[in-house]
Amino acid sequence: MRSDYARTLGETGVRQVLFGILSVISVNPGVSQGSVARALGIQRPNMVALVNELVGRGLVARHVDATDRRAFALNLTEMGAAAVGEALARIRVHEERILRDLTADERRLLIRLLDRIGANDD
Amino acid sequence: MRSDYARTLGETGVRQVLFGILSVISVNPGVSQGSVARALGIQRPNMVALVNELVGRGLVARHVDATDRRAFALNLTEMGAAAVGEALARIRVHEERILRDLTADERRLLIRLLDRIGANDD
DNA sequence: TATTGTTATACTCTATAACTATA
DNA sequence: TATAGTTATAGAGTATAACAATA
Repeated sequence: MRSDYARTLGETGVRQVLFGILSVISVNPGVSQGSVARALGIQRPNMVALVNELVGRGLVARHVDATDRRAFALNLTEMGAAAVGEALARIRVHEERILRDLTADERRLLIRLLDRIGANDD
Repeated sequence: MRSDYARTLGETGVRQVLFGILSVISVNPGVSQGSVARALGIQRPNMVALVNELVGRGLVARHVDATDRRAFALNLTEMGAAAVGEALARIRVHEERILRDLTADERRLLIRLLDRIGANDD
């Protein structure tokens, strides 16, 4: 399932890590690089190249934070927002393909059962 | 869930890959290195170090195959069989912990729903 | 003194090409 | 000629230590 997910995004050139970063920025505009790293469990040293890649591809804008001149505030560019939109659309297609044999009720039931497992994943 | 699984096995020193290899050998005694690699999606060059590690730790015995002198026939040693047994016991504990809130009926239902997804993971 | 981003670095995992010995 | 195991190697992904600038 994860490899299908990766293939789904792979065609866009936006890998899973990059999509994760874009998503966090999308929901938290102006978030700092370190906060994104913490949110996703990425080591800060490894964030540098990832953010560089996103900036280099014109998907993310990086500005010195006004209130803390050590930090970079990250925002999506127009292209970045469009990339997130396309990735989400592809993910929806992927999910629909994966779940095509389940009724709406069965999908809800499956999610409820998985939630009750997740609560014990400690 | 996968990280919990890895932690469960991690304490034994038998990583997930190694457990996979031991399992295949356990069910197919005398199987060749290449067959195990194909079964698990491991590149044959990468199998070499893995099998070396298992042989070095006394878990696997490697003999030239009688009918094809190019191939190695792999078998579990007594220690290897014991390691598989302990790993399986730990996996059962892990699964019981993960599934502790589900009744037997709910577990069967969950597995049936997941099976119907797996059929579409193409 | 602590934190942000960074560099340098190392270790694991994985992937490919090319060799050898057998078939 | 094809296949089994091997070597060398390269590329991701991920981890830690140490530094400069700022808090």
